[in-house]
Amino acid sequence: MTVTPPLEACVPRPAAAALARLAHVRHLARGDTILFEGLANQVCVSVAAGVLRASKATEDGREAIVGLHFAGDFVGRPFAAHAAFSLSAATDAEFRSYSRPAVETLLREQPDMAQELYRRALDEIDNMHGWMLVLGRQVAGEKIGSFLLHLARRFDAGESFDLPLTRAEIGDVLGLTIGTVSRELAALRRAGLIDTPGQRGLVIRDRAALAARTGLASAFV
Amino acid sequence: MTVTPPLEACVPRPAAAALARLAHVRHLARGDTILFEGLANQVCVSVAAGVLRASKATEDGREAIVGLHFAGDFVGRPFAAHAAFSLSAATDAEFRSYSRPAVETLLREQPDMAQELYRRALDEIDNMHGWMLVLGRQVAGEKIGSFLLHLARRFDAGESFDLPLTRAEIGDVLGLTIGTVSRELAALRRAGLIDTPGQRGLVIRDRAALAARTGLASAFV
DNA sequence: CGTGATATTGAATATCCTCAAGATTTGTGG
DNA sequence: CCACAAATCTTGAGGATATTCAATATCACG
Repeated sequence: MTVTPPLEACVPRPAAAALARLAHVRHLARGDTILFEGLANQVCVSVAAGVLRASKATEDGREAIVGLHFAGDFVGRPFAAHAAFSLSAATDAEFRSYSRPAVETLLREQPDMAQELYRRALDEIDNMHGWMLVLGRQVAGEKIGSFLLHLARRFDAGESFDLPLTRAEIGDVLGLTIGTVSRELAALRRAGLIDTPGQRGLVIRDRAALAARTGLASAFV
Repeated sequence: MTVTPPLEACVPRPAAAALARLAHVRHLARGDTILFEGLANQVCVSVAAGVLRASKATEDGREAIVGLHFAGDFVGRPFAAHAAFSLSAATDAEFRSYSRPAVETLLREQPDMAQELYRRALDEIDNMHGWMLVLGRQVAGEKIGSFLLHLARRFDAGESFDLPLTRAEIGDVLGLTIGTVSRELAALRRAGLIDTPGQRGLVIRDRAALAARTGLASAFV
């Protein structure tokens, strides 16, 4: 369950072929935006490499990252005229783009596709439930731990990987400020649970202790 | 968009008939539980009356309410062996129950059903995105305001309705403690924006001012 | 009318934020 | 390959917000 297989691998041959015909491969540099919250919802995408971030903002500029999407994830909202969230590249990324109306047609013609996307939507809901528990009921140190363990799981990269987000963005995910994120990472470093080589590097030195400190959300980790 | 039409009204005749054949009508008293987090996931349900609450808990007993479900909502996780959340009655409630395997069969046989449930799952994701912004980036007073406006919208009951949750449960929704919930409601009462007759009553006296104070999340309200 | 559950309120405290200064890292152009 | 500039990160001090704990009040129900 750590790495999502691409959508094409999860639907029968004809649906996969139809989907492949619609795809346009695109590349993004970190920071590039595909969808803007509130504006026209023109495309759905399938992540090929890198990490995409879905975010929402309040009128006065406070921002929350409401989803991170990794290789294999299908991201988008068929049947919606306007984008409910902004979608941009957290890291340099590559993805396949599908026009939204074409996806909608495909959904009607290929029932297997609708069912597969329904399953994935349910998985995403489960995942978000986990985030909500973290956001509402964990303290800063636990939030950071949950987040790091979640990343390790999604990357399936053993104990060492690059953080796809800046400290400020991690704060936007967890409902913290950049200062608190930095302080809590420093605390984990001092406790010998992690290392943070460079700005983006992250090494989990003691996963068990980190999980224990996280107070769980084991379903989420 | 305030009140969800029942699933049967949103799919073609044959699918609706097939669904109706599977339904078992059930009644719940406040507090009764249908699904237990981590245990067997045996049923999906359609809410007929009252409010259901979906919740998750940490090992040490902290609880988060991750969803509220009103009349017309379809709640459940086809294709999952274990329940990812507990589901119980926030108020006395009535619902139609469907065995999970039967729902899965129906999904395969009735593509329209899969598509309708997919749409609803997407709506729920949008809704949860809104909650995540509230949880992560709003302060207590704003959270309470967002919550009350959200309820008013879902109930479609004008300016006056009964709270389906206790103060403690509202805290579990918003990531607050019972004390803070009570204090913030008192502040809104003192400011003349709401009234709270009895323990469950709620009257919105000045919706515009309440919305302004909420700092928005207008998509969510 | 009494009892248990729920809600209110206060005082003290812990947590996290704000603001700010300084340090590090990354990336760019020479 | 180096130097410099911009971005990002770290850390501290003080303060705001929400929590904890506890006492009291109110409500719902039998």
